[in-house]
Amino acid sequence: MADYEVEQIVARREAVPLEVMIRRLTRRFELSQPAIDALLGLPYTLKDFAPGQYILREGEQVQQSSFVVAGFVYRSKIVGDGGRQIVAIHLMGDFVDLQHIMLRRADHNIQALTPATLVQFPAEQLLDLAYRYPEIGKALWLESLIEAATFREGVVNVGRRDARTRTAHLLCELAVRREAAGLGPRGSYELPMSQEQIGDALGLTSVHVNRTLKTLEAEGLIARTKRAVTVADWEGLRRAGDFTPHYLHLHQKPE
Amino acid sequence: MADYEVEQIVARREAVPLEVMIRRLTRRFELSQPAIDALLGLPYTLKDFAPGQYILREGEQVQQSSFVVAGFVYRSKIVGDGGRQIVAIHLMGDFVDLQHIMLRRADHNIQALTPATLVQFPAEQLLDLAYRYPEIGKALWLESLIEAATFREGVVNVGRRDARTRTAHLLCELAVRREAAGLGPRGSYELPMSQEQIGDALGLTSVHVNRTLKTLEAEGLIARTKRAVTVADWEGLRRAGDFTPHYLHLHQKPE
DNA sequence: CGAATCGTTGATTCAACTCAACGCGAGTGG
DNA sequence: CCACTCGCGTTGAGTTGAATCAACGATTCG
Repeated sequence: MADYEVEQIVARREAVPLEVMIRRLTRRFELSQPAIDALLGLPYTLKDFAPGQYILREGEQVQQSSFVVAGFVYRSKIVGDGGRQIVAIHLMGDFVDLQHIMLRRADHNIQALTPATLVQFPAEQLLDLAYRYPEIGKALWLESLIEAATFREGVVNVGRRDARTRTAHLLCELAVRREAAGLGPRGSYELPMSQEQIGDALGLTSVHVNRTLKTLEAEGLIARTKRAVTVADWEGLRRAGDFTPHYLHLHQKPE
Repeated sequence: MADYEVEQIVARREAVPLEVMIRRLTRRFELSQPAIDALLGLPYTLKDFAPGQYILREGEQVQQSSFVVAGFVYRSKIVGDGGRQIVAIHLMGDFVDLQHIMLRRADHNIQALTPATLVQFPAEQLLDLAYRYPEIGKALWLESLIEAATFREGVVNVGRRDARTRTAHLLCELAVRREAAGLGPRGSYELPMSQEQIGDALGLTSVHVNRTLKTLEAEGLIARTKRAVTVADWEGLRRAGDFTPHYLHLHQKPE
């Protein structure tokens, strides 16, 4: 199946949304037909969210796990002085709260960034499948582990890189993840975030994000049109962002 | 079993070190006797490490998973300009690289902070137990998920909190984790890190850590003697550090 | 005792923040 | 259809929190 066919499947909303999830899980593992059938047999609800709408709030009790079928989603925490830190940005194909397969209380907020469609499963039943089909369990656990690796890189990014490097790193990560998810080439993509939101993801102010993006543009590394990014010089951007994709474990094929 | 008895078990090196792991896993779940027996039957090696010694280097192939039986361990990544970011600090009772139960290549370094003793298992056999005994699988997966939650809080801490808040937060987290692990009360504990290492964990320089710790001390929130910390005013420190322990999910009892 | 490491302190610099103003495009309502 | 608002991006000027640079004291250890 061609890379971009996924988008078409999703475009047709009536197409089984669980296909997107199956595709994701089989990115790294073969799943047997019985396992796939079991996943397809999961009860689920499909929900649409408007930009900014809360999918989940910190402190809430949760009994379900969600998956992005369309749109962008982000996760954030609020600190004491009112500041916000975005801890993750999710594309189509990402699990957004796999942790709630076991954790019963949300420790952060999840919101739609753009209009977004999510599939939600009863956490208990998904967990159950993880144990009845070890291949499913492995695939889901692996998703958790790679997400954790991405958080580690996030700590490094905001902790030890300056604004320019940090920003370039984020652009690289999104480009590579998008490409790996089969959503299009890394050379040019939509980045539907305000500069304020980018700042909240990078631990910077919107003003400084603005200046930093303009610097990267002036250096010929990227081009910008509205909220889309064109990577003008991938190798240059990669170097500027101190980016190596090892932590995404894209080529992980356990066994 | 009393809280501090764990230390004694560990002190007697001949006592089965796997007991420490069993204790950790049963902190949240009951494990059946067959599951416990299976864990106790795992082949393992016990290794001592000197301060600073590498347990694992970024880029290495890994086939095993480790657990801290004694001492302190930290995990770090190095950035392009030579800076280091410590992404996690581990106490006795913590898994330090549970991710290698499935990820075959290390994406960061793991080093001993103090003299430390680790138990190492063949990853494959541990994974195998996770599927033969769903209770074990759940307990291990849950550890991964909570670790990820800790990384998220780490992103928030370095991304959106100032030096004083950040530092107080770290002190609170270590106090609470130590207490939860049954290693002693939160009021006073050893923090066997140089100010340089604290800085690398917080995204600060050692000079600024020094000034910040002195500020916290001058404010009457902590007292310091060598590398031990006494929390003089827990509620004050908690507030200074914008600390709430929800993200540690200490009272998580799924089902 | 000498070397090395770590903590402490002061002086200075700088990266990022704050505050403020203005332009622009997309809605929206009269 | 135009005036208005509102959110967002842009830019400048001034401030500040943390870094840098540098020196020195304390402690440990061979």
